[in-house]
Amino acid sequence: MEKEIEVLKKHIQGHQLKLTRQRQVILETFLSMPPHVSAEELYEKSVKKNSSIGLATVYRTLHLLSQAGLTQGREFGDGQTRYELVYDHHHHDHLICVKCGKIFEFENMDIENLQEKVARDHSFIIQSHKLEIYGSCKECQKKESPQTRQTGERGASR
Amino acid sequence: MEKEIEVLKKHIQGHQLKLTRQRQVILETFLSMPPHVSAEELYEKSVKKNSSIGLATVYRTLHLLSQAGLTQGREFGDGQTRYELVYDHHHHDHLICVKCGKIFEFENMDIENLQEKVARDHSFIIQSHKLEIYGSCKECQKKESPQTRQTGERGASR
DNA sequence: TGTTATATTGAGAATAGTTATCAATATCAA
DNA sequence: TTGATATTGATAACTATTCTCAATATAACA
Repeated sequence: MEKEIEVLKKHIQGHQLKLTRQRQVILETFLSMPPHVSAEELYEKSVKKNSSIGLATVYRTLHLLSQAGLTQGREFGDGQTRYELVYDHHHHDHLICVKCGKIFEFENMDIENLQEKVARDHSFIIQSHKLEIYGSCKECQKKESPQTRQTGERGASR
Repeated sequence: MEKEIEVLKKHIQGHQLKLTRQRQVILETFLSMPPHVSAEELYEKSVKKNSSIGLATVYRTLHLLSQAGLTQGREFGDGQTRYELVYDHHHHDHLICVKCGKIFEFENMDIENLQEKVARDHSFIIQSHKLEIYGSCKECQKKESPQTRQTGERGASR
């Protein structure tokens, strides 16, 4: 996974920025972690590799990575922003388990196309979108109530 | 729009709560405002009707109204929660203009059905969902750049 | 109608996640 | 090596929201 570091270097060169030890450690750490980490989680793991890393720098670096087109922040209902790698990744949406917090990704072009149609019908030009489905995942269904039956959609979120 | 007040009264009766002047004023004010108001906006307008209303009470009342099934809070990227009436309303999703902040509602059963399918494919039981499309509305397109051409989807949000 | 238990209130303190401030320091081009 | 300046860590500040708590309003009951 050297590509991402190259992308960062290129961005830094083009914007009179500097490649610091902290930025390298934070990006490296980010790439070694599961997707959808919070700034706090990334900070804790980064500090272990290099004790002189501050939380503020983690936030600053995450912004930098976003500007470089490497990452993207998203908020899933729990109040904190989670970051994911977007460089070289397809666009996708998320299924979020409200019991265990696990996040599953999915891609569905039919839904994307219908969104385009909705936008067209409203003369709206899409810049981005966000689709999140909240519910319980397979494991949590088994765990919490073995007799639960499939119930389906029950209205909007929150 | 007396129905909503009846719903609130019924909820209050069933939960050993009390119908206070503040709760009535806040609900009444809420119903008189456009959809998707923030707690702050509702507070400012409510204070004008009855100067002895605190911000905390507005938040508390909004929670109460949610529990009574009247309202629902949603977060659209700008950091603050906005509340909308859900009683007697169909489920709908939102188009949000990133230029002027206006929010448009839409309903699309085809998208809902595809979401069900995605969930089934992941053995996931849906509890709720949230679909938001960010972009620029018709008016802002005209206003900001008369020559802009329709460009379509450009990846995920934030 | 007066009494009383208790749900509710307003004001402000507290909280959580994130951003801003600022003097000290690291980076990198010359 | 030097020097201009981008970056840093620590922490204060900020924002939206929730909590705390003594004072007060409500509503059941006498």
